[in-house]
Amino acid sequence: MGRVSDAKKRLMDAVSELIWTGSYGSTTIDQICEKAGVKKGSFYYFFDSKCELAAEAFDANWQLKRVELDAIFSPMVPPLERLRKYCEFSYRAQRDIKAKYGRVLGCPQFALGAEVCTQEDRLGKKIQEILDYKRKYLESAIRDAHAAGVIKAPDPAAKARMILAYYEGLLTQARIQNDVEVLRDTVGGIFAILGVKESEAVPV
Amino acid sequence: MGRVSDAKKRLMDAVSELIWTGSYGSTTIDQICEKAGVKKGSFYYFFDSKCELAAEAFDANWQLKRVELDAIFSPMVPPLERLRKYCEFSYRAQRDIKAKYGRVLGCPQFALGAEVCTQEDRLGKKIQEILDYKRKYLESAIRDAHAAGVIKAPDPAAKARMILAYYEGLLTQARIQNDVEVLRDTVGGIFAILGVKESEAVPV
DNA sequence: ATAATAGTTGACTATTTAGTCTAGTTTGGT
DNA sequence: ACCAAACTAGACTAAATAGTCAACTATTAT
Repeated sequence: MGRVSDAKKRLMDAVSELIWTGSYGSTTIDQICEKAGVKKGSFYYFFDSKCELAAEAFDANWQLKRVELDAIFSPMVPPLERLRKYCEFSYRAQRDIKAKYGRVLGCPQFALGAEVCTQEDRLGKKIQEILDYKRKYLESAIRDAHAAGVIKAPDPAAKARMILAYYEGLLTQARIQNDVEVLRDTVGGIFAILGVKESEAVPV
Repeated sequence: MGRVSDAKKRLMDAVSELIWTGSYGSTTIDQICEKAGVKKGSFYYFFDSKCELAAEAFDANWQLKRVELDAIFSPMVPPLERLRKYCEFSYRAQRDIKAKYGRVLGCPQFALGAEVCTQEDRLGKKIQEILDYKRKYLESAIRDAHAAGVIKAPDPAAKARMILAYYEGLLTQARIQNDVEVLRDTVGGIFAILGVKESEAVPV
């Protein structure tokens, strides 16, 4: 009942892109509204603040991302192959982003998290939650690889934390240097951390 | 000739702390001035913009940091020991920071770099430069370790890039989670990347 | 058809912010 | 002593920004 609109979604899309291509602190509500083609009044009809909008937007993006990750980290795929596919996927994604925006943008969650964690508790918690889910994908792949005997990883959670740090660090470096080639051999580092022997690291 | 003052230094100190404990985008010139106990007129006497001030401040901080790193990465110290000392140093530093500010703050350069690289070219370049110097410390330690035969690393630059990504990623994670324990076994990950055998990883 | 609901609009206020300008004050060199 | 250079004070402007509000419009369930 009543009027319908996709303004809410347009606002979420706008804020996501503005934060990713720029930063949280530098995106203003006016900017968001203009990009979304939505007036200020409507903004405040849907959201109380930039912080709340960002939290909802990042949550929605994560729900979409999960679908992709579910496919990549499918238990049907051999565990080390999942990791390789994930790196491949990231590399392609960043390459496409650079083609579109002229910049490598890295991981939206990690960049936002680092920026706002000391100031916006609500957003910080949301980001922590998302990063923790990401870690779980890695963890299950590592656990499966250990069970399959292709690596030795008695503490998969610890290895997953290491790999997430490495992976996110690399994406951030790629963003800072605006160079997608930084990500060229992401999987090499991951396999090194996992102690995968050259012989197990089967070629594509 | 003329009057002397430490206002310039006070401004640089203030901006460093505000960016580190918060973010670049959220620190205003008024805030910087107030923290430094300097009036706006004086701010603009010394600097043209927040960006210029930040660039000078981060440069100055780096000059100080270099002295510490020169000690830690002294060629007099066995190469793997250098890496261990570096991790130990970071852990302690972050622990002290948390005691002081109630927050783990991670690496100032990496956080700032990720935030501003798409918007402030001058600052972005400066940060890239500093991160590259950091990489060189790692690289020389890795090269020395390879030469000493304790690890196999025919491409020390590549390994150094990996380790820097891991190290900075871990610090950023510690910042986001506000948990210094994330850094507890930093060196373990580094040694894993380098393929150091347990037997070579001599206990302290 | 219409009333209730969902969403829109734009003008409005109050603050914050960056940046300027001028008249001053302190200090070192001669 | 005193000049010039180095620095300070603070009032000022203009613009950007967050947030409010009341009147308006479109949709849909009945």
